Amino acid sequence: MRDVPARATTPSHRVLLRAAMIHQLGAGIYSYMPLAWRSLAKIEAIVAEEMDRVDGQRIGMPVVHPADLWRKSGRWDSIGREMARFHDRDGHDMLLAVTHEEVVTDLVAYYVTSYRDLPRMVYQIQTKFRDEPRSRGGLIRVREFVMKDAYSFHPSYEDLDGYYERMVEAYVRTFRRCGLEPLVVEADVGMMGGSASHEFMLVTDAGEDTLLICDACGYAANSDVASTTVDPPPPEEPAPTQEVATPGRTTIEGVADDRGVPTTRTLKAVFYVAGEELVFVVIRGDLGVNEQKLAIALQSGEIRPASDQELGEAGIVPGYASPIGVENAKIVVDRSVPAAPNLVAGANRAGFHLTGVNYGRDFRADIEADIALARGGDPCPTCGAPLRETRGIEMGHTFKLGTRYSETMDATFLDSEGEQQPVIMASYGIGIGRLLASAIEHFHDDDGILFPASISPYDVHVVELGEAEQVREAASQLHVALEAAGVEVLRDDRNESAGVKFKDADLIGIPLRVTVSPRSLKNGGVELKGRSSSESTMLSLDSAVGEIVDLRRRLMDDLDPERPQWSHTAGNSE
RNA sequence: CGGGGCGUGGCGCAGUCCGGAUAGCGCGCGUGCUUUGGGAGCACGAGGUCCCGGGUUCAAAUCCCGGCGCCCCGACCA
Repeated sequence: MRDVPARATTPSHRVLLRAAMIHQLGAGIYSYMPLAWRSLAKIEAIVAEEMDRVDGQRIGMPVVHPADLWRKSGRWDSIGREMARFHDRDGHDMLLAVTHEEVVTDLVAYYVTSYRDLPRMVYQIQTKFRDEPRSRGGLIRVREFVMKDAYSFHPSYEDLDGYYERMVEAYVRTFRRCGLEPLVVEADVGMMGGSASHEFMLVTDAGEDTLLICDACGYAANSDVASTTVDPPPPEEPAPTQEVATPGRTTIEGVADDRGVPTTRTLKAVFYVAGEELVFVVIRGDLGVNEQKLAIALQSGEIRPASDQELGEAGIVPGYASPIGVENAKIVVDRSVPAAPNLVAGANRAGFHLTGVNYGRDFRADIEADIALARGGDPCPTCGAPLRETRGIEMGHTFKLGTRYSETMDATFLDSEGEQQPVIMASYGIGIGRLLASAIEHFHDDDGILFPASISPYDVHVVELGEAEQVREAASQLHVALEAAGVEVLRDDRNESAGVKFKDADLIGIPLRVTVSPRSLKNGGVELKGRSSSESTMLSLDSAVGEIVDLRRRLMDDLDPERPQWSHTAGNSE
């Protein structure tokens, strides 16, 4: 395909369309065409091997679930409209699986009764449907997708922690075998719940997540949850609170300017609604609110900015809001505030502010938490060096779930003391199609894909030029011999010009290309060229199979996850 | 969910503002001939509910109303 829709904006999307690897059926819904299907199958095989290496057992779970199961865990209500719901013929509530914690916990509740049954890990590679508000970027973000999801079950937190480390290693190996070096970052637990979570990111500008990385100490986090060190201002004796006129000064900069203090000595008030409740967020004036962290602090799935009308009804004066004497709202205070003395805050009276406001003496928080937004350049929370901001695609995500599901769904076992305990859980996901898109995002040039050998749809692309009988015969013999040697061959015997065939070969991006033509035969055999090199070498017909088998093995060896090439860096961006 | 845009042979687009003639261009497709090492040439040809429904009008791809679909930015999210 030469013309590609202008709407395809990311490189992987464009090339997937041009090479006819995917075909869109609807928003975020794609068919996988033969080349993509073969590549996906190789990715799945790698993933499955790595899961088996960490003692996983492959299973298959349903895509359609009864709602009752999800009512037990509470997620029938807590998950929003990204979960597709419908009724079966008898009117029962049903859903399309967005993930499988409920189903797998139900299995464990049935089969696991003793500590002797633990630990255990099961996984599947299977379709999920998440009705995203917006799909984008071809296979990078879709609504229907194939995911490898794994679930582990443990008798203790120590056991969970040890296994989780093994799984993180297995994930790193998996991505390396696909040619990609993942950056492991701290992440939001999101709708899964649980205590800890890591994302495996491909660092690329095409990514839709923002990451903050410390090059000095290796701290790395999704901006959703990233922390930053907030230096407290020098201590001062608390001064008495005083009301001052500040007409027209409704912004932090305006107030700081008016009072002649830095913005670090002001209080910023921001308002949200969580559920039905008004939330009064108090943070130092120079900092921004991370809504993700705020939602986590509030343990609320849905928060939104409050409207002026809602503020008015609560007796709050926008621009001059004060945390002092607030009664109709939950007060959330960022941890930057208690350390800062004698701040300038609103007086809750239009045109007036208060000076000498001190946390603890003048007002108190209902919740105190880290809710500050970390940005590029902010100091690293562990070592203080400036954080670097970059973008990434989330290829995988792991969660320490703890007992969030086993307790709600009654998955218990008897420990060695005969005591009944909830099973301790973790879950681990890899988006198969997204991994393919990530690989293409990383391995492409202007002409097309440069597939890593491990996930290429075929090993060798045999291009025959012209209609000559000797050419056809030589290509045919080579094809048969290669397949007999275990090499997967894509053979181009179309009646197209050489230019078309070469361009298509570059587009598809199989790592090795063999040209059979009258010219090559006259020169003694066939021509071998790597997709990523500009030179070709002549091979005699007799030696071709052996050479190709060797070369392919070397390409595969380059993708060995134990190779030292990987050790030097996290996040090799383009 | 807020903002913006698009919907015309298989694909990519023009035409729409300002209603009117046979709806046009490139690619692709078919046939024939010539070509054959980096997206070939000539000739002939096939292929259209102009997204759907309603309205205005002598007349609608074009104007109006409603709907559907898709894309982009943001919000959100693995």
